[in-house]
Parts: sequence; structure tokens; C-alpha cells
Amino acid sequence: MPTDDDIFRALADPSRRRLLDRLHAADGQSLGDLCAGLAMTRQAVAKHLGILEAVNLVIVVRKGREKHHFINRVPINDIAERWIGKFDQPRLSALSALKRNLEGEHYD
Amino acid sequence: MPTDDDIFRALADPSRRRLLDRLHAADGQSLGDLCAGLAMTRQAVAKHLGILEAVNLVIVVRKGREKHHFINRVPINDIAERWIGKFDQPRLSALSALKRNLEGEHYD
DNA sequence: CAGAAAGGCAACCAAAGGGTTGCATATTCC
DNA sequence: GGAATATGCAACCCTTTGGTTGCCTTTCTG
Repeated sequence: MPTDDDIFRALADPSRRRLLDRLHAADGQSLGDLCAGLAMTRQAVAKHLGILEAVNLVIVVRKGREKHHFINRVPINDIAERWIGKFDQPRLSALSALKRNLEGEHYD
Repeated sequence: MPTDDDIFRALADPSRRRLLDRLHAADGQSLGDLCAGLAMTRQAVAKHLGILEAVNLVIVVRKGREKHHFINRVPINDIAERWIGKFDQPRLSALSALKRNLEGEHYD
């Protein structure tokens, strides 16, 4: 079970956040997909993904010789609730969320 | 101007998050106050606070020979909005915020 | 004014971290 | 079967970083 500290440390590295960004843009990419265009070795990317897997920020599904990666939002939401939440002004965040809500969420 | 990366790296260390926790419990403490009960040198704590200051997570007010520290919530809220926000389910967070809104805060 | 209290500065150290190279393994396709 | 594809594993390297010790400066206080 990853601790909050594990999650924070995993998120501390910009390359890893970028990987999460890429998965957010297109979920389920393989290692090779995720390497494309990055100024890093495949092995480096694999290490980063390994760390993200270890803290459950990324879930892996193996399909043949390929390894597909999916974001798991739970840990992020957890630290957002448990740690970041207590530092933001409740009224402001409630207002902005409500505003987002009213302004039209047509995702999904 | 601190980048998101700076903020994440500053938050990555558990000692620094603990310092923020302590300031959250009682804002405006001095260096000596913040050292109390920690298994660290004063100099180590000062370094951590220096990092927190550098990224504007903590604001310092000098009073005589003392140095008082105050939390600045802006950077935390910034990354929460700009980065974490896009990873949580908009519907869920909007709902929970709305729920919080309805359930308690009737001080508009 | 002398000494204690609060903090600043700098050098140093051991460990962790991000990245690389090199090679091994497993799968798919012709 | 054999080559190309997709990934795994391990040793190694250099930089960052969290922490320490030692000493200096500033500000109260008796």
C-alpha cells in the first residue's frame, strides 16, 4: 500500500508527470508509444513507469508482447482530498467547482 | 517565479510537508518553534524552510531576532487547479463540492 | 556591557535518484 | 525457423539532496 509520501515522491519528477499527462491525453498506451518523442532511453521511461506502477498511479495490462498503461486516478484524488484539501479555502474551491459545473461539463 | 515543478519538488519531501502541517496547525511560528520535537538539526529545518520560502509556499516576517513563518496557500491551490484538477473526475468533484456546499456552509 | 538566545553561512558527507549502456527474453510476422 | 519487434534486467555513473558539524552575526536581557 503506497503512502502519501510515495505518491508525492512519484509525482515530484517532471518526466513522470509528463507521462501521466500523455496517458491522460490517450490512455492505454504501450511502453513504445510512451517513448515516442521523448529525449530519454526506453529503459529510463520503463523505470519511470515502474515507479508509477509501484504506487498504483498507473495500472498495467499485458497483451502479448505489449504492455499497456492506464491511469489510476484514485491515488491522486486521495492526496487531493487528504492533504491538499485541507490547505485550500473551502469556499473558494466549492465556488470554482460549482462554476465549472454551471459553465458546462460536456466531457465523457 | 516558481514553476509547477518547483512546487512539486518542494512538496515531495515529507519533512517539508510536516512543516507545512505544523504551520497549518499554528501559523506564524518561528524557526525555533518549528524545530521543537523534530529529530533534525535547526540548520536542517532552516534549509527546508528556505526551500519552502523559495517557492513561495511559506512567507517570512522578521521580528527582531526572530523569523516567523506563514503558509501561503496560493501555490498549492494553483497546482491543485492546474494539474491535479484535470485528473479527477469532474462530475464527482463537482458533486462532492456541491454536497459540501449544501450540507454545511450556510454563511453566504 | 557580558552573556544568552535566535538565526545565518559554508563546507562536507552519505544516500538516493535519474539516466545510460549492454545484454537477455518473449512474441509476432514473413 | 529466423528476423524484427517489444520489453525486462542489471551494472554503472554522475548529480542532487537531505543532513551534519563548526563557526559567525545579530538581538535581547540581566
